[in-house]
Amino acid sequence: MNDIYDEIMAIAKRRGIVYPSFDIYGGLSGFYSYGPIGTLLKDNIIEVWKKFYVVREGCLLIDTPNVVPYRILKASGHVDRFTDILVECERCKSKYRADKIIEDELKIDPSKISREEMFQILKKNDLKCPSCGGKLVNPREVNLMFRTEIGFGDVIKAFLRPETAQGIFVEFNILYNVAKKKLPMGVAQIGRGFRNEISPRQGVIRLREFNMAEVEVFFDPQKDDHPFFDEIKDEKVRVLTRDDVELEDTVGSLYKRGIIKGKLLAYYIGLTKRLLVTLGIDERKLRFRQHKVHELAHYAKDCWDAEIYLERFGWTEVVGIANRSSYDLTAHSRESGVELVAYRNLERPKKVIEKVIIPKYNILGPMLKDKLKPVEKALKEGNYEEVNDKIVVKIGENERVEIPKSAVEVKEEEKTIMVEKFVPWVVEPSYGIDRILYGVLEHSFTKDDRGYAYFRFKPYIAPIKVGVFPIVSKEPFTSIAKDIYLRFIREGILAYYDASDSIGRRYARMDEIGTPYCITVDGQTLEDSTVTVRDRDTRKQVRMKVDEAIKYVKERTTFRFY
RNA sequence: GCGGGCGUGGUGUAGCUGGUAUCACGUAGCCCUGCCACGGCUAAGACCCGGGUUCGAAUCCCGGCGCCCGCACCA
Repeated sequence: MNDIYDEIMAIAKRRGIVYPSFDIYGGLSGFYSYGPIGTLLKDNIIEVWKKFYVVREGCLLIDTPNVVPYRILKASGHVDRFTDILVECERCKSKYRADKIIEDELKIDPSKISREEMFQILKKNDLKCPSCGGKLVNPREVNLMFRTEIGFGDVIKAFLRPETAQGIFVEFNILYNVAKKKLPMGVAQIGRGFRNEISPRQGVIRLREFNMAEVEVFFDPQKDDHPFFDEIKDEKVRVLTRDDVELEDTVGSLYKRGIIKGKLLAYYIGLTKRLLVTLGIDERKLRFRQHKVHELAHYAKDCWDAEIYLERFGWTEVVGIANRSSYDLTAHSRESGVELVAYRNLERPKKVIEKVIIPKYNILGPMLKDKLKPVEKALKEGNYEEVNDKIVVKIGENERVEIPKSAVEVKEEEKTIMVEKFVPWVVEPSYGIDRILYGVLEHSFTKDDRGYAYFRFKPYIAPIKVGVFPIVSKEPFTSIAKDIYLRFIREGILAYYDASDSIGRRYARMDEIGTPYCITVDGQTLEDSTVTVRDRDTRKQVRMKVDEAIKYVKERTTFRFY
């Protein structure tokens, strides 16, 4: 196959953008490295992402471990969700997912049975291969997470994280506190995720180790809103609904029409569109696809993928924006025994009369001895009955203890309740950085009228901001050019000094890696200290003073909103 | 993981009816060059890995790895 992907990857390797890892050992599919230019590009993409989510949205940016103990991923459902049982046909060697076979052949809902039961079912029922009718044998687990272990001897089972999100959920209480207990609260994390894909064959699109940028927006499901909603609501997007209807509308209108099921969801779809376009994704090759009902994870209310069109891979998911409801917090709360909740103010404060029974310890202590503790607890929890002048306290299953009323102080307090607890819901925009980076490469890949290829990166994304050349490699041009180069460095702008080959070749080399500007020192520089500033896309030059040229480049290569 | 095809400098290729490798672009150095991959000279750089057959393997055979297509898997 010879397409734009090959062409881009050839340049990517030659110029140090991205290429297969472990090359001298023959390579290993699913692993790619970023070279010096690609790493700069990736960092610049992440910088813009941070401008959107950390600076603009005010998300709390955190960084949690890649290695995650078993319990956490068990609680989150990943241990089960990422473990498939495969069965194999004895005759034709086809592989099937056991749960799919059980569902199709026996009409049993596989989500309702355990793994052991599934093995039992496979043993008992003489299931046949759907394609050739052969016997299905050798059921075994396929786990898509990378296993590892922590420590020596009594090791703790662990995995490399399949997503960064779980690191956020388990720290909810700390973060909620840091955020002064205010919702909505966005928490962002940028990092690597790992998936032991069976056979990744889509180059840089399906990686076993990949970069992601995720946000978990915790919110009160009764207040599904965003303070900047009005600013985003007119963002127009192309969508493909779960009923396969293609249409174009603003996110505000899609929300009103009930197509996007949630205001926050609509907001982040709009924001994602703006971000992807800002990064250099072609708006005409971008759409948002709603997950079909059967495609939704059982905890998700609604889920939309941002998909970009790529020549080789077709419509490709680059961002997933899901409403995960309260699933994860509830799961981690159950497993850890730690309450993960937020508080909301009641609209009308409730007045309640609360009866509190305070034990008189000087009487109850000697009377109950070691039973004081359980009695105290039961009184607090209301597990008692008042019978005449006695209190019957229920401790444990059947055990009851009678104590005289005189041994306690009964207080009736009127309380005004202002807040109530709830488990926050989560909207999760999750970005695949590597896929976005490739999308930026492909969508900014351009051939000029002479057939020369280059990347039309947005100036703030470009790895190198400016090339600085002497018109010929001779004094005093070289010294002046080197001086200008150093002035850029001092400004913190990545510049590239080049005096080799012809001036045309140098422009071409800079074009190829998407450098937006080139400054050339020529004969006229000696007379009036002006230089030419060349624009990559138009190849037009403007002449200006050196000071202005530096300012000109700096202004245009620094990211700014709007 | 199964079936089919493929694997030659950084890239694209020729050679593949056994005798250490063609060409172009690119890269490095020098000369030339006062604005868009100019030209000249020079240099470096490859047979995916392992085993077998053979006096001799890029070439033939086997295995591995990788890539591509289909199935499966994944989202």
